[in-house]
Amino acid sequence: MDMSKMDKLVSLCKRRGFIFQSSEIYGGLNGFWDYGPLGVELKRNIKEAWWRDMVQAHDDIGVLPGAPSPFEMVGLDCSIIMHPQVWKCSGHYDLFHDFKVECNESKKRYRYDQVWGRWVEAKGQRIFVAVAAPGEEGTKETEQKALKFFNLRAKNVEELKWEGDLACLTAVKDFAPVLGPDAKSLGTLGEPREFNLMMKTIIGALGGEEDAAFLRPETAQGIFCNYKNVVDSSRVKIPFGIGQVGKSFRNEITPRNFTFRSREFEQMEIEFFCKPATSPDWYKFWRDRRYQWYLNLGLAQERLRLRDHHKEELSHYSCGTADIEYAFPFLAAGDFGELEGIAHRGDFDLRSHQEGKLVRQGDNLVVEQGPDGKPKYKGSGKDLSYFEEATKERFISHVIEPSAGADRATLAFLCEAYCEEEVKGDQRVVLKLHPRLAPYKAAIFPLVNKDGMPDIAQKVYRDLKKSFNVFYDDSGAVGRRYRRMDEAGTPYCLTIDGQTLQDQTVTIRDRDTLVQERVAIAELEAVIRARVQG
RNA sequence: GCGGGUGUAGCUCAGUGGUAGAGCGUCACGUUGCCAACGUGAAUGUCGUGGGUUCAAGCCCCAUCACCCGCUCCA
Repeated sequence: MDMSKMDKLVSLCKRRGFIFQSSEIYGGLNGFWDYGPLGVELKRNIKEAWWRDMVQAHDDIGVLPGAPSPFEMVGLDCSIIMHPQVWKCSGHYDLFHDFKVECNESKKRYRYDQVWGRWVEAKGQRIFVAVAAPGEEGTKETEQKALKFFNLRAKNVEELKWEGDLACLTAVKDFAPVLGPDAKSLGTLGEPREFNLMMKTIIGALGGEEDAAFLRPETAQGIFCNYKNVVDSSRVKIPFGIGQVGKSFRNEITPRNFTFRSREFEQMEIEFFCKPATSPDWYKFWRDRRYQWYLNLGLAQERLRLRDHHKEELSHYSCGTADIEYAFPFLAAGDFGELEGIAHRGDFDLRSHQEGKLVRQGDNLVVEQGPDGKPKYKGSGKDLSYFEEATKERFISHVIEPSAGADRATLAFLCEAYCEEEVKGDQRVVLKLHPRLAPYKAAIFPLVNKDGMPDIAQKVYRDLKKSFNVFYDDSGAVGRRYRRMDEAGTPYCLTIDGQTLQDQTVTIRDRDTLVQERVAIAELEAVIRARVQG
């Protein structure tokens, strides 16, 4: 058998009920996945670990290691569909709503409004030389490309008869005389086509195109839009963070790699609000803290990477971004896939929702203007600044955004946990999930179905079920039951045997070491609790 | 989006135009004394979907969907 680790994991996910393809009985749907009985428990445990560690159990009195000061954390759960203006001010509308042209020679795809060029005539032929760069650089490029196309030497540059300055491709009606940015022949650019990276929907039973709205492509904007509500209602003081777990939707161009790039996915996002002067320190704090979170839950250091973005890679508003990346088995050796991005977003988001969509102008962010000189996308006009009593300062908070993918985390934990080993000459497949994440915390078996063992086992099962998700199994030989639980990632198996009848103890078998110990039934709950939390 | 590959039982796969198969798993009964034990029996298929060729299609042809690999894309 020559299956890759990833193929085997996908097969196990299906076989044991972790992950199924969406709408499978109808042939499946590209980019959508369902979580089965075990998968839903795993994913819930991941989301709950995040919510507990980041929000509920957060110590807002002490100073966390590496943190500049104490801070508060609260939660939020926003609607998936928001006012369309939200996405215009956030920048998603422009970025996600492109017309693109494709070149059938170079197979490259360009944004329609970001291809530039000039009309030129030489040797009796008039063509439009297109380039992907604007301004002076683009102008220079058109000259070089034109010389090459007409097979002219640099000294014959005056044979090129240019018409006007660099113009956008959107002004060209017929693409037949267009020389694509990476093409050698004319007319290779296809019709401009609309790419909707945000999912569109219609509000209202009688809604038409003017009632179009979008399914959110990220949960973050719901937090920014409720920033003032939270400040006014919850008595939080800066610095504080707002956490949210929820679904988001993007029309990924190429959904691939199992659940890694899904069109419907779940995010675990924090927007952390702080004073501008302290924001670089908070950024570092969150970066390191989030990285450590994955390590603590079992991802191996050699497969987990914290990568700072290069300056060129940064969004126009960001003063720093780092990705937490995992070496997924479906990637080439040495490649990593993003689990979470931690971005220093400055005051871009709150100011955009206050003043209108911002663009960078030199070192500053200014409101982007439309052709009429008015803001291209109007903000809410609401004052989103913060007044700090202690210092009597008024400022717009800076934002640090740790944004994690719940489905990607689930996939990473599954990949990390999948393990094939030999036990006494036999192969076994085991998911070495962290006990906190495991779907079942323990399984309860009567060693054999006689001598009253099932009765005791069932009582143990019912008692433990009040505290943990546990599983009862009395079918077949006990060895088979152990192996079944190995594949489900169950960390502990409790077996009621002959000795139990005498001294009220059971064996507890460790999934990873296979070591068995005897524990009194009365102490089981405490023992399991200690091991699951540790 | 382009090129290549794949699609048959829950899983992994065999099946080169003529009766739909195997291993594993699942279920039942019996057995059971700690790591995929054994015996007996059972269930399970629109052969991804739609169309075509043919006396006859899982197999050939066309289309389509999904998955995998490589490019491309990834705010």
